[in-house]
Amino acid sequence: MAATIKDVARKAGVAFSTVSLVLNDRANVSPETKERVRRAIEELNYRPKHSARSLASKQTGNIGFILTDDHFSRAEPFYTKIFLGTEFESRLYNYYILLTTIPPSFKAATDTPRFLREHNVDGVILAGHVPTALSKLLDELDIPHVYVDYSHQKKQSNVVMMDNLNGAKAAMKHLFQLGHEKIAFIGAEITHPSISSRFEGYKVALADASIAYSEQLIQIQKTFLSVEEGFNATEILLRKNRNFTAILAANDAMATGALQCLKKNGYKIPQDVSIVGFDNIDAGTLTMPQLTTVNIDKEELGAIAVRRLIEMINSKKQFLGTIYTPVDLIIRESTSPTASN
Amino acid sequence: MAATIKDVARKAGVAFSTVSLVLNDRANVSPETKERVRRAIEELNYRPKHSARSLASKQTGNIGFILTDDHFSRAEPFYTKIFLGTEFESRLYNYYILLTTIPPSFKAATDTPRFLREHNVDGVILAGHVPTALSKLLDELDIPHVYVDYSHQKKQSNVVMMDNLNGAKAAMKHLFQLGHEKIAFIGAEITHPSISSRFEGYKVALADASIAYSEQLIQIQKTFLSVEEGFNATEILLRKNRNFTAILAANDAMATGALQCLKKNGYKIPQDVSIVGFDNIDAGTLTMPQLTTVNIDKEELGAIAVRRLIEMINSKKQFLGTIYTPVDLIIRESTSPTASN
DNA sequence: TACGTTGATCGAAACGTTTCGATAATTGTA
DNA sequence: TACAATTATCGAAACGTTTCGATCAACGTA
Repeated sequence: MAATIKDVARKAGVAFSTVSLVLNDRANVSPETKERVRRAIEELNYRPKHSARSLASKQTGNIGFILTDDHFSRAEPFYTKIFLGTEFESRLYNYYILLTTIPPSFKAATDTPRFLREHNVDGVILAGHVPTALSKLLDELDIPHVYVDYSHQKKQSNVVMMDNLNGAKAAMKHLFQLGHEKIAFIGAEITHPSISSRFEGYKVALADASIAYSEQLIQIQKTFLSVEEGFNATEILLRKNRNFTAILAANDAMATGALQCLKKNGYKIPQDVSIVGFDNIDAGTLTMPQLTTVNIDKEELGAIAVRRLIEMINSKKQFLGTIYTPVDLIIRESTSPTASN
Repeated sequence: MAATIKDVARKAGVAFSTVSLVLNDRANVSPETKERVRRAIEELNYRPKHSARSLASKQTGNIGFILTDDHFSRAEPFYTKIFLGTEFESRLYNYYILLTTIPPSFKAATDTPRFLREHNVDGVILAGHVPTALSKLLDELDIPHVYVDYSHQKKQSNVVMMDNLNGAKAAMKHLFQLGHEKIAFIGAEITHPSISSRFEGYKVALADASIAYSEQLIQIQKTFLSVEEGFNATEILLRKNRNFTAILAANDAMATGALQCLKKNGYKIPQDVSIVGFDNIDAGTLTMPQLTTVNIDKEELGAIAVRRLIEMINSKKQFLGTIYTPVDLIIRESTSPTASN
């Protein structure tokens, strides 16, 4: 059997509560006893047991990570990276991450994650779209939580976002510099705050460059930000209007779909049409040509969320506001100057 | 404050140990008290606290998932899927998964995962390459563990594998049927049991078809199973010998690299050269043409590992042997009949 | 009728920590 | 020199469960 705190105490010749003081690096322990206890711990290879610690300290040492099902199946690589970011960061602070998914049709009665029911997390990170019922539940439970890449409007909360607006503007600026003016936008899930900001960036960039906005160049799908919908959106676009020389896609998946669609229709990329994606998912280097895209440091988003959450847990503060992380344009092969340039 | 078992007992008018009996569905509780307790639980919205339960029952309710760092950065989508498989399956059995990565140069003194130090898991799942030092540590700690997609030779253990041999043979048979005989093999990390089995399958298939094996058609890299190395291997292959009409790649990443290399060299795929990958990663549908590949049900591998592990935890059995899950060929666009067919 | 069995419930101990009030020893202050 | 304040250590209670032996009532059996 593994050694307990009492074994250590016996070996060091102190009360076991003193060992606890040493363990937690509390004040008012003499250097000598500290050393003696340290040695006993070393010799017995003692490690405090997590569950006992949790019970006594009323802290679980766990952080919950919640994602809707469909995010995993659809946009997996993006949120997976965010998850991994939380995982690595939380290790530095001695927290475990407990992952779970929920259905988009979340109902508190049936879908409440087990770690919430069992009081097994000190705080929660929510990535991507969050059902309103879940937000409400978390508010009621009075448990610290931070959103990543999502937010409920008109509600005070803690949010980690990337700078979608400037990302889209940077992408547009790049296209302008290459001589493009007829630039199409394809998207979906336009109610998602990140996507609507990207679309906003597209429009602002046009306005800044004094180029007229045209509905003819916009195709926003009712469904998902998938490769397939990127393909579909581009097909519709081609039917409406063959006059564009570049496409800004709401994410890399749609950009990939656009690429496939244009190639099937005999276009050469980037010679005939330039394409810019968003997210910089790994698969963007597998397409031919490789995608020019707006890079998001997904791991960093997760890391920031963890630091945020731990700050909230420790300070008991409720609302720390919204953080924006910067993004940057990665120029690869899917963009080039217009023919006239 | 949340209700405790004592609150429930008071409300139901029973001893709190009786509530525990009901909670754990033990024998010898009358239907009436059972009902009374159930109602009290319902009314108070009581849920047993995980940490208290762990402490008393000496079971943590957690399963550790260990992966080497480089697996996450390199072959991410593959092992990530396995991880997700364990996550979903473990939920059914009321276990939490605790994920951690370790360096390939694992040293017990410095790199032992925290959940092992803190006695915070009932068992461990190891995916992909496992450092020998870690295997030894787990044996010493006497903690149930199962390997997924890896195994240490000549050691009794618990392993979940896919049927690599037959996967490779199925891929070869497909190529034979299309008329291919000059089939190249590219690979890397040949010491990994899965990869060596795939290579073995390649050779067995040739022998079964009475086609001579030629070193000229083999290129095995010293490094990693990456897109880049697939590219490199194919370049070397082209220098050695331009006589092949098909390539079997050790995994999809290398197949993608081969595809990129051949296209850069002016080959048309699949008209000039057919390519078959292995793993069926999502990105295989993003290439043009889409990859023909051997499908592995990665989530299922994870799920099997969880069931295995829980069986071991409950039965105290040490060695349950090796399970092989079937694989199947997915024919997409990267393979076609030879010119002569 | 007496007694062993069985079934239902209870009470107490145990799990391994943290935390807090008490106590003893030491130091500082007037 | 006496007393207050501070520092170091201790002991006990608390955290919220599970588990096990004890108790008691009801029942069947001889």
